[in-house]
Amino acid sequence: MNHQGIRAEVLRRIRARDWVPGVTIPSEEALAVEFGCARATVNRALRDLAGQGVLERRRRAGTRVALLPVRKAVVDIPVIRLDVEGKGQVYTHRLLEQSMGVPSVPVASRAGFAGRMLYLETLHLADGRPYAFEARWLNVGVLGELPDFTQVSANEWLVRNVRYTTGDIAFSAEGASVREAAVLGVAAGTAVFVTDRATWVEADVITVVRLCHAPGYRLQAGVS
Amino acid sequence: MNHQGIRAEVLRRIRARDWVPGVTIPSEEALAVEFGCARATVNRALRDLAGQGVLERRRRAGTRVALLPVRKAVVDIPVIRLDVEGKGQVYTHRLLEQSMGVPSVPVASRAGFAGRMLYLETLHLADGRPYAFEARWLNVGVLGELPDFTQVSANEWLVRNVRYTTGDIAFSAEGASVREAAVLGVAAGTAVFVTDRATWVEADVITVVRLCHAPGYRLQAGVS
DNA sequence: CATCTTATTATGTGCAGACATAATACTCTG
DNA sequence: CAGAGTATTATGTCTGCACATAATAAGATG
Repeated sequence: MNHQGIRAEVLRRIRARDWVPGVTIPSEEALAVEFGCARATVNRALRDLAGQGVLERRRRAGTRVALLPVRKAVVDIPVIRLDVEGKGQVYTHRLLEQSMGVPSVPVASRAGFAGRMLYLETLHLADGRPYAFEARWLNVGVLGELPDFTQVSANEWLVRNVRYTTGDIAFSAEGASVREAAVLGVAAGTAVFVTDRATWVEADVITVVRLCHAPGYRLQAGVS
Repeated sequence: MNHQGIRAEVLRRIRARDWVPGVTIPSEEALAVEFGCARATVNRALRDLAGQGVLERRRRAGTRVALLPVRKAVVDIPVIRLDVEGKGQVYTHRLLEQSMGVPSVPVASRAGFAGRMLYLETLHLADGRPYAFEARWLNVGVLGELPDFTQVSANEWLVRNVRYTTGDIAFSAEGASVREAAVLGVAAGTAVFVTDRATWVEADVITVVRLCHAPGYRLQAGVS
């Protein structure tokens, strides 16, 4: 049996409740004998399953079926243009504001950077109707030459031109501010889905974005 | 060099733009020579990175740095009790309603099931204050003996007692309905973060849940 | 020149064996 | 009996080798 087969068989036994959550399953060596393969092959299968959160492994203690299987959802971070075009709508965007300034305290603390940054406000439209309102702070110090953001979406330019980044992202529900409501064409206080995102290269903040989606937006994800 | 070291070094070179997106990196064999280790070790490191979406590998064609790094965020699906306890607060819950009935059309269509189901309404509390309001439909036909849900949280009972499941999940922002607002102790129409979740075993729906979080809730995720 | 066939090559996967490491179980000692 | 030290054990990882497989390149043929 190969490692995929072993993975499938182990999963089957867990699903069939031959092995219930919490119990220790046989050692790699025992399974290798049972499946007629090398321990390395069993190891790979079990390691994969542990990576998925289905098993928990500890040296000497053995391998157990996870008690609370860590259920993770993987969400593709939306690239708005692809999002819109994926629904068969026409994507456009309008740059509403572009200026230099010092971000507010909450933004600066999130960025870990208190200097002057480039501020952009962009409205993303689907078939001409407001789709999302983007407020973005850019750390021009580390970005060098910038393009004309009336032509190019900041997000896509960054994805294509900035080296690999780390970041974090948070989702929340908020009542639309007066400005956001006006731009999106809804009443102030309407529930809007907000994506807050910060991006770094090494220790330097690149950009802090607040994306305010028009009502009706849903973030879909698959559960492993 | 071990596989973690190799992974780190490859990542470093990508970040340092020694290897830019799109280019083919040296073969496993060449890297094994360079790093003074076995090909299997390089293989594992590169396979891991490919799994993360940093590299793209094809037989014979070689290994390339991913052109548009698939940016995915992984969110751990919240288990409310752990969520609350993780913040150092005391978790409790109250069962508000338990009845049999036929779900509404949208719920039934999402479930792909139109028969009678068990309906539960639960309020989750953190330090005695409303934390989230849960409305859940359960397919009793496939679940067999059920516990006393005044004692046990439905979610945790399911996690522990139902075999492994597949499902999907969606997040949105909505204005609180009158009922939701009353239960959560906020004004109707207040923006609330809503998690919609459906779970199946094989082809049978197990449960459909709508979780309505009190204002201020944030869903955090890390970006790979 | 187009097309079919045949190498070539990089990755995918497997095996047996070895040693490292962490966690537990056991034993000795005061 | 408590605490320190030691043995055991299951997983973690690496090596060197082998063969499988997919994709491409090169060559043969009409």
